[in-house]
Amino acid sequence: MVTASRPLRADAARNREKLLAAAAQLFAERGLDVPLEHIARRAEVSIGTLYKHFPTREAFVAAIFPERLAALDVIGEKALATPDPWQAFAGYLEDLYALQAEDRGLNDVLARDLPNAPEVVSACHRGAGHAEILIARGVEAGVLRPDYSIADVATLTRAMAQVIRDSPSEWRRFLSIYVEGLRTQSP
Amino acid sequence: MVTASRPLRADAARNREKLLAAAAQLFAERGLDVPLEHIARRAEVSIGTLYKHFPTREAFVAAIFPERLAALDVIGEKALATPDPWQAFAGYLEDLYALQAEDRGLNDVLARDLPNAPEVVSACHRGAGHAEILIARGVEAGVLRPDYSIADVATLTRAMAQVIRDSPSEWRRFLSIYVEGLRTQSP
DNA sequence: GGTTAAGTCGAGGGCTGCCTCGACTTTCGT
DNA sequence: ACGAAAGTCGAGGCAGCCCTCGACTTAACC
Repeated sequence: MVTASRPLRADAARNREKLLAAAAQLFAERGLDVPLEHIARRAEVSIGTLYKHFPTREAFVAAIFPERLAALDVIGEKALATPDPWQAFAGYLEDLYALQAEDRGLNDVLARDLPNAPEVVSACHRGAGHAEILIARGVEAGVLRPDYSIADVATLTRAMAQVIRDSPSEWRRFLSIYVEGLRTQSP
Repeated sequence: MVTASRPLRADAARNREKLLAAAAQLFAERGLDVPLEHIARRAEVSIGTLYKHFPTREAFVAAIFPERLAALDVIGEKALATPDPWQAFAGYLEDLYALQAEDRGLNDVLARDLPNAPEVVSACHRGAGHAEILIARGVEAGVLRPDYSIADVATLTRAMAQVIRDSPSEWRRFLSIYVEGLRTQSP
């Protein structure tokens, strides 16, 4: 049962795009909690119009982040294609947090449990799937501590989100210290 | 020039104590950002009276936390008295975060830069002094990575604050993974 | 017990952010 | 070029939190 909504009127389509652009920009700059009024202002659209197009903050998230989360798949594929299991896992983490560091909104999405939009959830699940394989490969190769699990990555992700917020220039160093601790043997 | 304020009236002293107790409790339960109105309510005192005794949130922090921060000195002394440099440093971190995990307010105080009260600041400085000695000893003994510094502890503290907030049952595990990574040689 | 400084109270004003709704304006098919 | 449907607008109500101030109450000292 597809609810075939008729096409948007020209001005409506224009406003929708302006809102999306403004939201994407502000989420990236200031995080998910930016006031909706600021988004409306930057889009040069009234608050009423904003609510017409996106009745909730979640609606913005659902419209903006699935595309951005595709990057997760890319770095997942890249890691899976890396032959050395240690390099694959460590590189995955590095790429993941580099992504988070570039976009405060994405940082928030991945760190909190909030995002309910099904497309966001499924993208996260795919990411977790990649991570699980990488962990399994690392453990099997004896290069990762055997009790390491996806839950540890989740915890790390929240910790990294905080480090990225507080001191954007320090996260690589922090990660490298953490990561060294995962190795059961030296290179 | 000591501004010898005359003693408080009996009812005022009583209210002051009720406010302190309420604030201590709510800070510990809900963190530093608890609404001042809630503190007044729990103390069974009007909001006006609250402001009379503690004109700012900082005033509460200054009244409550110096005592609590004394615990920092205790664990610092304990660590300095530990002969094995590795054990001393690792134990210090463990004790420090155990403290944070017990008190959301303390967790906030140590993680944010906020607290301006001189007594709070100096307690933090003393703590940092202890940590610096412990790091130096660890590095000298070749048991800590030689580039480790107090700034890394600061970053770790913010990260741990987040982990403690999100998943109070996971912080020990997270810390142990991080900590293992500091060792330059196996036990 | 009367005086008075000290203390208490809470309504209310300010601010920020969320969200709604009815009056107005624009598009678009005919 | 007209009318209906679609869209836009923004004032304003609501809520949470901050903080103040003037009217009232009370402890403390004589």
